[in-house]
Amino acid sequence: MFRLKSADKPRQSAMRSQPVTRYNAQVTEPKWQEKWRDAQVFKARRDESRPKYYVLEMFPYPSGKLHIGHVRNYTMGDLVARYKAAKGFNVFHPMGWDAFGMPAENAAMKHNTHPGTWTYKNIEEMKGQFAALGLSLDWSHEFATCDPAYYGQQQALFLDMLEAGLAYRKNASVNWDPVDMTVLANEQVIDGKGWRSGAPVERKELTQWFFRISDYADELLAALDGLENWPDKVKLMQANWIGKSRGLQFRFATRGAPEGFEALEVYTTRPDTLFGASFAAVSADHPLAKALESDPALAAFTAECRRTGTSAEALEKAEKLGFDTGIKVVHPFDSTKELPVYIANFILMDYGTGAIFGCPAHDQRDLDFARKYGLEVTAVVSPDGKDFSVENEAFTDAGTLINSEFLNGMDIESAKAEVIRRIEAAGTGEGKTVFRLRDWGISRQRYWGCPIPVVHCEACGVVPEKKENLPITLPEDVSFDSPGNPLDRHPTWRNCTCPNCGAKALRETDTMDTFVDSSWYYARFTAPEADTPTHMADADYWMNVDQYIGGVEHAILHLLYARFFARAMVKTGHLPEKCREPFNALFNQGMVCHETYSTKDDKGRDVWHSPDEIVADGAGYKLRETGERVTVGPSVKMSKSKLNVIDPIEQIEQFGADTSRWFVLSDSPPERDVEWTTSGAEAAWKHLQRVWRLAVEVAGEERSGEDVALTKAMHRTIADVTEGYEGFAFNKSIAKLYEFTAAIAKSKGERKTAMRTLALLMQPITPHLAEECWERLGGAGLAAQAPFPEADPAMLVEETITLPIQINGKRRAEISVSKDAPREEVEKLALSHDAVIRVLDGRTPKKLIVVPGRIVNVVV
RNA sequence: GCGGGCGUGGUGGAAUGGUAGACACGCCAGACUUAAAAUCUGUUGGCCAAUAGGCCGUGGGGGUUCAAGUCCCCCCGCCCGCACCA
Repeated sequence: MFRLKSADKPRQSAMRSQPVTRYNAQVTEPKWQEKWRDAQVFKARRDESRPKYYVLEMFPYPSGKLHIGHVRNYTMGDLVARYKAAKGFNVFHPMGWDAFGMPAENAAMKHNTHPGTWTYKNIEEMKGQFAALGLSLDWSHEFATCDPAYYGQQQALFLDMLEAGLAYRKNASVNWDPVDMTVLANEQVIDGKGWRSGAPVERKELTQWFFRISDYADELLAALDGLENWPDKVKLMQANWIGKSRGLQFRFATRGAPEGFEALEVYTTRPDTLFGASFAAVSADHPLAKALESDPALAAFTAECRRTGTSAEALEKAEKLGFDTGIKVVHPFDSTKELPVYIANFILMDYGTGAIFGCPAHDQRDLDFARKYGLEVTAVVSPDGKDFSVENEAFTDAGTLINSEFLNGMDIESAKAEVIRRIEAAGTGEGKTVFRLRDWGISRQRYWGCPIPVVHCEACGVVPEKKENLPITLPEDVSFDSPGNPLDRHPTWRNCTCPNCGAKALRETDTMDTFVDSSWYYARFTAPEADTPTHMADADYWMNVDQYIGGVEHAILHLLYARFFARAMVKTGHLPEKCREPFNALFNQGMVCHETYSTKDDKGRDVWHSPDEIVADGAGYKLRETGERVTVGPSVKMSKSKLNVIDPIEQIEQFGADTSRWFVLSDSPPERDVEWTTSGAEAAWKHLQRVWRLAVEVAGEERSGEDVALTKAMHRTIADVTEGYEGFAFNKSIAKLYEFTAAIAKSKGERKTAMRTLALLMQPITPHLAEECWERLGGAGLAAQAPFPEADPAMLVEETITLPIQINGKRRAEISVSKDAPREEVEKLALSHDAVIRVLDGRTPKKLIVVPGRIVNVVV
């Protein structure tokens, strides 16, 4: 699920050699990692005496290389985990691998290896890279989704869902490469052509497995309201995706249609515009379109439509095309009015009935279509109720019905209700709630996925495999030398006996969508060894996930599927009822970006260069090898194609993990994209060095006498840093830590308390440095196990505050007042200020606004 | 195309509708040094001005408000998702 592109080498840096007197991360970091490991500091144990806290970052796809985006994601999760542990929670912070998927098959084809070999090798490499980051992970719950122990339980879940009526088979379209004779993922369709063969892609119908997520459409929508700690934008996107709409489904009587098509059933969300209808249209996949394919021109048109890929984006971006079938439908309220029926390439067979009526005046897509084919455009909703017409822009706002007989003068909602009432009375249709959300197709015609545990028997049909035969494991001896599903062409794997009648039968060769794997891993983490999908007592103790962290690119699909799966697991008895919504809080972090470097080749095309090919000179950047000038492009998401990637492992080897951790959290707010700059990383390194020098200095000094200002600053810092940690404003916490470091450096008083506090405040971000400072300052035990500092509220109160004075909304002066000065005193002080007197010039202010503790505004 | 988001100095960014630019990078100046690096100190949105101070300024245009980066409308640009990439 969570694949990030692999990274490349960084620019070289002046920071490379470090004198021995400096903080040496290369020695220190492994030392503390070993101590944490030996003391099993991060091992989660059920403990009823403390509140539990389950922190989860979206688990990675094992591409083989840690990406800087991973560093950001997992550092944020680690901060939360360490902070909550310091606050006294029993923290659970597991990690695993989203290990099925296409990249492993592609690697298998390219390097002639087995996908499993490639995947497990990558996992080993990435685990080492994770270790270098010093994350507070409990590896004792680790699994990969390609482990038979995991996917076998997934098969058990599938069987339970099948029994519960949540899984079924139906026909659906796939992208078909007619040259390679294989199914293509949308990603493998480039400009309508297969990525390897280059052949124009066709749509092909296959019988496939589906999960009935649509059964839960209403509930998944309604329950969004209860997700208080989810970002609003994610909830909004999910709500729009589910797309509940109230509309009218009704039957047009047809003229000239083939037998069996005496009526054409359409769905509309705008029944009020029925009198503005000027055509009807059906999808190229609609049964009517198929029934008419004896007409060669029509067949050519539908074939052309099917050459568009299956993605909604491809369909909707394609030029709107229609084919007049010659068939007419009769207007339900005016039998003298007949509308032409088109086949159109922008109608989705999956939404509504796959057929619509077009009202061009009030739908932009219909209008474009009508203008193209010279169809009538009659406005039936007018902004002011007066006569109205549209040119090239459809009118979609509220208004009053016109040109609509018995609807004239009504508003849109009344008109909708009236049309539905009359159609229902006539018995030709009914009001209907429709969801945009479709059932979840999980069949994949691929090898590297979880086999769907069913058997095809000639006598018994589709038969579920027996649970005692699980896991149905993937065969090892497979070849990837030709396209298509290796399970299909395996000589023996398909052969089995029917669980029902015992006759010879064939296994299903489809595997499951990898989104299935990632829809319940969070529940499996609570008991990865269980011989059922979950262990109820463990799930009951650890669930729900208290804080889930991952990229916003998963805002819809993964999170919606996981919400559905949790419900399915409750229904099938694998999770307690409280887990219907499995993620109590969600945070989406931004991407890591880098500026891009390009030159032009002899044909004028862009050639991209990685940061380590580039050197700076006075005039800008040039290529290290040739000295050719490079064009510096904007900072965009790091990607292989633009080569603007930084290898976090080289960064860690050079500066240490703490520096990378500090840097990815500083500067940018976590939800926003961050730009990786070498200078920024060096600045982080310099600051950590400064903290270390200060710690050494403070540890060695014998001072007495409290510095009250420093004590106050310490409590202020504790409060501010805590607020930042709690509210995912880590960049602000870091700004406060910078300030506090400077305050300690300047203080002439006793500084050990402040310095120890600084170490503990930094521990969630820079755990290794914190341990080293903590130890040197005489802290007891491990910093990772020390309680988080608490601010004394009494120390946070400021006696006097500075109030800005605005004149007509512009700041002109400021006054100092005691924190609870009465309004009258503030007004008097403000009006007696020189700047105010000067501007007033003897006049009385029109208005005087005092916002206590914030501002004074004098309106002249 | 549809859905969602973002846009603030040279740069990353800060700012419950209430002092725009916290903190950091960079630049400049100074200290230390034979010198450099490192370190420390200071300045740093633009324009005018000796100073005081003034004017302008949060992608563009309009609006609401005593007060708008923040709320509303229109436009521009960029990013994410669109159901078989993970």
